[in-house]
Amino acid sequence: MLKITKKVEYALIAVRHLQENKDKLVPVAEISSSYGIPREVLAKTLQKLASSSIIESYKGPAGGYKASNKIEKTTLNDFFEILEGPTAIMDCYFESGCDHLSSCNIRTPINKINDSIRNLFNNLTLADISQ
Amino acid sequence: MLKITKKVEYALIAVRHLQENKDKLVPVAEISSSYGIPREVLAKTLQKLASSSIIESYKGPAGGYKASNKIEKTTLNDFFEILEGPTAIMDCYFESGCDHLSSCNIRTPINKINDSIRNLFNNLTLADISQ
DNA sequence: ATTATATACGACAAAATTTATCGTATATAA
DNA sequence: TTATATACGATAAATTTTGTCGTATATAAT
Repeated sequence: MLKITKKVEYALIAVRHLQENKDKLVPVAEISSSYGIPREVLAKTLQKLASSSIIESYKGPAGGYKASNKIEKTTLNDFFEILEGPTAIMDCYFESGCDHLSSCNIRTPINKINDSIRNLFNNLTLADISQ
Repeated sequence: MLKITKKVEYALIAVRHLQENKDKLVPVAEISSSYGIPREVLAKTLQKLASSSIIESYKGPAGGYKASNKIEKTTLNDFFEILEGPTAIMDCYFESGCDHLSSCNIRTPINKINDSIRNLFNNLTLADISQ
């Protein structure tokens, strides 16, 4: 439990790679083969980052991705939410109501834990964790 | 991602129920039926908590579980680790080495995130999140 | 214009993990 | 001796994650 997904892992690897190669456009294939990541999975992941302008995409031959200048200031919470949706340790935190449990006696604890985690991730940027 | 499991959810519910019923021994069936939790799943979860003396178990008729006095001071990290093993957002944090990725450029970020989360959970007790 | 290379994106399949069930053993109060 | 409760391993079902496939679109180079 509380594991990050491969999507996030791949995104972190890609972002770091882009930051280390700011001088050029990096195609998906380069990252994919360098780190042994399935190409299509990585491609879709980068598309999400691109549509949130964390990175920039360029089509065509000699195209690829490059880090945007927004990237350093992006919080972990934003980064995770771009890739995975709302940060919540339980689905009921964002969805309608309790699934099937007839009475819920853990609303307060769940909210406290969730708020703590969101607060943590909102105060850590990609730059913070890179050093 | 970063979801808690049903096991942890059920354990939290059970712990709160035990704390609200400190005057008696509570059998699994009572908690199971009160909150619509599958009996066997809950039973195993409580067995784990009992073997770590977070709660106490009594066999036989009129037996059941009760909260121990350790419970208030138990940190979230201990609680989660009793149920799910080491707190780690990626398996490689505790296991041997990187699975299959030929070169790893995210060791620092992963460690920073992990340490932050462990630190958070080590500084929050079950009592803290109940209020 | 044509071709080769790259991103964009939806549908689906495979794999892994989580969740639930089943069967049996053990302890103990009545 | 019986009924009730915890203990625990094996296995099945369900869900989620991960990976694959096919097709469309943009664009630089020839």
